[in-house]
Amino acid sequence: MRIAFIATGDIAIPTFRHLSLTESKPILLITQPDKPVGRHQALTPPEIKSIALGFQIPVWQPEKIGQIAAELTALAPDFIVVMAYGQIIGKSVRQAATKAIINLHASILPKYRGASCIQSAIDSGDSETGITVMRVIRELDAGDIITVKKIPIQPRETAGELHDRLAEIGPAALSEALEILSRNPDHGISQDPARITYSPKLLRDHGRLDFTQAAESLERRIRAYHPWPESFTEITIKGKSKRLKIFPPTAVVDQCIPPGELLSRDGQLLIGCGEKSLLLTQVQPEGSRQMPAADFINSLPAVG
RNA sequence: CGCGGGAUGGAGUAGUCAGGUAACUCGUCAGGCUCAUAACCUGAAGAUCGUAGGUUCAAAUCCUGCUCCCGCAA
Repeated sequence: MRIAFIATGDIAIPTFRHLSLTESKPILLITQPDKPVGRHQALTPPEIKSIALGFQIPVWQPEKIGQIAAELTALAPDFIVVMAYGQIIGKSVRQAATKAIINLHASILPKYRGASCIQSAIDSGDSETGITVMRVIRELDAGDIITVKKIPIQPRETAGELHDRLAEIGPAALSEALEILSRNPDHGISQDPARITYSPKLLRDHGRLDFTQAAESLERRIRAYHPWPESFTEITIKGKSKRLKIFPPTAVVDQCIPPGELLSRDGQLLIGCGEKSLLLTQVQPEGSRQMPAADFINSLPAVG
């Protein structure tokens, strides 16, 4: 089976690696170009690229996926597998697969189409999520469903932890989908239009917490936005407004504090919410490194 | 050279602008109090103030180079 793999995000790594160890080892990886990243804008390749090179798999990094449509078509892959690539797949590429082009998406479609599907599942308080394998069509994440693999969401799980667990079930989801398609090439279940929801790409500023919300919601939000984009609030130190990042875990406590107001009591750091309060365990003032809440409290009298 | 914050006993910070005795909260250790304690009281140890150089009678503090950490932006 000739498979071309199109992926950028780390969530695709276990699936790609697994496939590379089978007789269906991908004939090609298409991934995003190396991009400047971090404070010093160092040009960084996607990690999946180095894995491909380790398996002696050719890597293409077009600026726009459409640029390599002709070359890809010439390779005549049976299947094209897309996972966390980061670009819309145009028609010319979709038609390059002789059998099917499929996408692994980290939600139970049609819930959470879009980029921040893992965050949305935690933020919404869902009890389960999964990997959906569906056909790639013009509309994003909208194709017919081949198969779904579900896993429960743990009560205190962060998006980072859930991301890694979802990545681990990718290989099984893909194997199952490929098996189904080999038996029945036309298999596919259309998505229920009534249950479609979207989870748009997150920006860093989305991490600003709204403390008029209930503590339960904020606790989920903080887990959902870790490790990216992280949650924060504004505090005033020496007359200057600074960000205070808030990291999981946090805990809901039954205490009434004005929304957004910090309170230290018995060495514990609490912040008021619209309903109940949150106990913070890890914070990071702007300019400092991440620290236990107790350390932050220790600096407060001096900051006063 | 994208913008900005930072480096001070084991931790987090104040002190830097107006150079002159090392401060605060916590931790550690010892003793005390207590039926008891993570509580309270008393005491102690622990810092050549990131690094290299410069100015000065005198530098955590002023000047210059360097290293490292972090927030924003991308």
